[in-house]
Amino acid sequence: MSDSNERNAAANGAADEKVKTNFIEAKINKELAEGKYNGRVHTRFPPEPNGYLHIGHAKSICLNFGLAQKYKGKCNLRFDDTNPSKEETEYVDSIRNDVQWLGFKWDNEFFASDYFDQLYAWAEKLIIDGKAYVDDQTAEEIASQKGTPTKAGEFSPYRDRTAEENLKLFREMKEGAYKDGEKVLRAKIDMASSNMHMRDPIMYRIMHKPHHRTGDKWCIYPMYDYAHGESDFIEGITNSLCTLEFEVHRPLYNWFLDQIAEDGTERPEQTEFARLNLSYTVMSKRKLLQLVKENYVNHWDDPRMPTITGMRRRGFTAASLRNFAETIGVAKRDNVIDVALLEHSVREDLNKIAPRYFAVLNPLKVIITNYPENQTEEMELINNPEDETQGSRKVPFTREVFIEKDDFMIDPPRKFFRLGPGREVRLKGAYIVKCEDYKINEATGEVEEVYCTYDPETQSNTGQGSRKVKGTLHWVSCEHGLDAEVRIYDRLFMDEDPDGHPDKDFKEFLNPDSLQINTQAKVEPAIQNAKPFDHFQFQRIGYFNLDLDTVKEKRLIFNRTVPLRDSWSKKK
RNA sequence: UGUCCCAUGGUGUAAUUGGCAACACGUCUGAUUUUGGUUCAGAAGAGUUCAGGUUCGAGCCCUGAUGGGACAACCA
Repeated sequence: MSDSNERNAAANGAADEKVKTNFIEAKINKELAEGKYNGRVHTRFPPEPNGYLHIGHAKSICLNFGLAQKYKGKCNLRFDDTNPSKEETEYVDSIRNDVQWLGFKWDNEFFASDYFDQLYAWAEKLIIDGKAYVDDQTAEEIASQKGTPTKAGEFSPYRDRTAEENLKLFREMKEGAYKDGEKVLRAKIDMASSNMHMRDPIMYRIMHKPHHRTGDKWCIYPMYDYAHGESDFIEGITNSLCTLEFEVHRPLYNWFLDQIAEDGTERPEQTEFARLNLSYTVMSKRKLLQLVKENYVNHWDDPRMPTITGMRRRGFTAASLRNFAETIGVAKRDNVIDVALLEHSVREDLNKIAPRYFAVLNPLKVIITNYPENQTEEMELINNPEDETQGSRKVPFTREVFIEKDDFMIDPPRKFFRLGPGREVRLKGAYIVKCEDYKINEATGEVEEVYCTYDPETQSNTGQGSRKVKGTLHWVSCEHGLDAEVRIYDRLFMDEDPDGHPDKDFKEFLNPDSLQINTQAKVEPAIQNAKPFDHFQFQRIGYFNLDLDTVKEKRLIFNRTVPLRDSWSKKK
């Protein structure tokens, strides 16, 4: 390599801000260098429309679409709809929404069912070539002949049917001459293969079920292994990315391509990566469906769900999810990602974009005894110290305000920077107040009211700042505050790995306190005009968004997306 | 008692054709702060599962072991 090339490489590296290349990018770089695929990169995201997408799919979406962007290639959205018994249009719509919301545009939208005719034609070709046969046995019989990973399988008694007979039977299957399960089409490969998937896998099964797109045109449907690679081939996919459990399917993927792709034709290559596992949650569609169906959560978009729609409702941003995907990277080793990383990526985004508001979750009344009754001052508060363009707002201040119960202690420890008898704090954006007295509710024994005096010289807006106090509290005017419901979410499961216990059902680990509803919260009036999904930071508490139910129920309902980092409560 | 895949701080991911193990999260200090947030400065934490081999030199290559995972649906 010449000096100038070295310099260029170094310069390019610097321009890329040392973005790490994962093993898939390394593979693509190599392909590009070799001139493979004529420099094309074409990926696809191929969900089966049988459920809602979750954060694990988000990883795959970001990977596939991200690669297409990075290499100026293309990415298709393809619905892998080869099993009409599980698939529904509702899911197709939700998948489109989720991908779009994440911020990606697909170059083409396809369905595996678009290729049913072609797939059928190729199946006939395989029959004619003596590479496929119709088997009349039951599922049980076929299974029992399959052998085990350590023991070879046996031949089906129907394995040696002539091409003519197979063709005739296969056509009859297609025409509906047989009932479900009476016959299947099998690829004729190797019953002794050490790879179970190569032991004459089933290509077509009979299903007299209407399909969400092809209606009742078909009563035979191709299996995943047959349909997937051929679909990739039809679409000109270069890199077919999937998760690790498909690793053993790859030889079969390639075998089917061998049957239809002429020598020298460019064909897709399957590459597997490790799926995402998140601590304290489950990720399989089956289990998520169970949580929905058995009402452990409200729906797929329940804010506690790891679904994309649930996380959106919870208040996660698309940018934070994309960022998260970037951060966790992609590799081949099994992983469990700490939810703290996910929380970090939302906070990072929300800190920059979310306007600040005052909200008191557990109100305690403070009466400022030397402040005029019936007086209201409009205090000017900065909306977002991280973003000047968000400007400021007016917050009404009155003689009686609510503060957080946690912010007052009768007998506070040394490092408690909040309110207590004889102590001073600043009410943020307003005045410094001093606690003179408090009243205890005789029935409950709890502090009911706190009496303070304020120092008129310390008004924030007039720029008087000579005096400093250690603590600053948020507050809401009793007179002007709005009632709100706040939904506080905690992890759905109490165990780090709910499905890591073979002897126990994952539902045993459900967290009974994953949702706490607070109906006594008070929020400042400026939040009145917020719209569902708007993000906020309730100062000193956390990030919240306005829930969808606000519209339906005509009252303010907030979701806690994630609490603020809190180095105080940790020390206690 | 088969085949295939994987193995780097607590977690996740890096480390160009072998060349002093890096980054992020988390943790802990300190500073700043009208958010116990943010920001800033710093620290601790792995010698790359183990044992051999090749090499001047191995996290990268080879051999073997150990540990973990995948595979026997007419699911995808």
